[in-house]
Amino acid sequence: MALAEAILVCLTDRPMSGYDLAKTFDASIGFFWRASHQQVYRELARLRDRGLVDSTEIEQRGKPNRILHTITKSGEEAVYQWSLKPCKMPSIKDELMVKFYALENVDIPALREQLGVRIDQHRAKLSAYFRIKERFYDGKSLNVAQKGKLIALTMGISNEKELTITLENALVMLQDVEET
Amino acid sequence: MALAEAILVCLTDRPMSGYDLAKTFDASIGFFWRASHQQVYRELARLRDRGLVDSTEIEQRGKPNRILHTITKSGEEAVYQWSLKPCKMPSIKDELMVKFYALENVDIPALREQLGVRIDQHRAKLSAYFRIKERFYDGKSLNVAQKGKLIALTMGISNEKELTITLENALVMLQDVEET
DNA sequence: CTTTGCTATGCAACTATGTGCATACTGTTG
DNA sequence: CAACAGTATGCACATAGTTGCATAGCAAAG
Repeated sequence: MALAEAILVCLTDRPMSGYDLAKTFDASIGFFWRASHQQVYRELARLRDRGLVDSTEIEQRGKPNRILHTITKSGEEAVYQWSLKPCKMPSIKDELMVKFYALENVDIPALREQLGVRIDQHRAKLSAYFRIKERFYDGKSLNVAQKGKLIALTMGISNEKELTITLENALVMLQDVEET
Repeated sequence: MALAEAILVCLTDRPMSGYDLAKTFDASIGFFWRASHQQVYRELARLRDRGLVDSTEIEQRGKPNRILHTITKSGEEAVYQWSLKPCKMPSIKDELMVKFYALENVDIPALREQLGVRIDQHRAKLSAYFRIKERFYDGKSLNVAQKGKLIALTMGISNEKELTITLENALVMLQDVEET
């Protein structure tokens, strides 16, 4: 399970609470690995049991207390060991594509609508990527950690760009089908 | 759960056994929705319970008997109703990207190796798509069902092409990091 | 002064997916 | 003739992920 490793990776940057991590999985690392807050809290408990993170409660006034999680030496070792193992192909599960595959049994105006929504989602993601790139990486001298994040970001950008174009083309192809 | 719908979609084409379906989920529709044979058999049992497929055992000599599944009227209706509902964004879970994100804590030669493997996988998929396109779709007059499959295939092709290029660029960017 | 939203953590139940195994017969290859 | 690959179905267990809920206090907006 790579959720454990994704959490550990986030904690190499700085100690975080479950809440911080959940937000991180909704943005930055969440671009490559999505997880809900429930998943994060559950996995943190396991990591604590396995001794890969240290958890300390921090008193706060006016807000609920936070539990700050710090990666341990064995946590860092676990990340390194994981990095040596081959990685799985991301599993493909795309309803939109299945609907195209089933075009004859599908409501085409509804599909057109859903395709439009999907295009907007990719465009939104693309502009989010750009904002991050401009803000944190453009015209700055970078260390290895930052260079890695920039490579991931760059891959994300070109992927989203291409997906947008591909889906726009599909919209045109769909129009051809409707005209017959 | 869209596995049910993906199976029903396959059965709109022709009645199939679980074994046939499992193979289909390893190729054609499997390009957009992966499922193992166990998942397929389990889901078929549920579809049978819900009256969305009819299952009949066929006697065979020299081979185990097959159970042939045929989509029912309510099965077809279920596909149509599903087509009206908005579809989820495919969930993103890509270990390779997480490893780039964690570049400082990762073994870079191992990552380079894994990146090479991934590039080969995309190239293999691309040529599989091309073979199918040439064999079944090029220079033929197509009905709506076939046009839909061709659109899906065309999207698959441009996506795999772009992914290959993106990952090759990442290989170059990784080299830059290693040289410093 | 009530509603909404943010910070902060987590349980319980459910659905989905993956891994390993079991069975059983046939045809082909070495 | 033994070993392996292919056809065909399926159970049991384990891991992963989703949905809904519960708590609880503060700040800001209407």
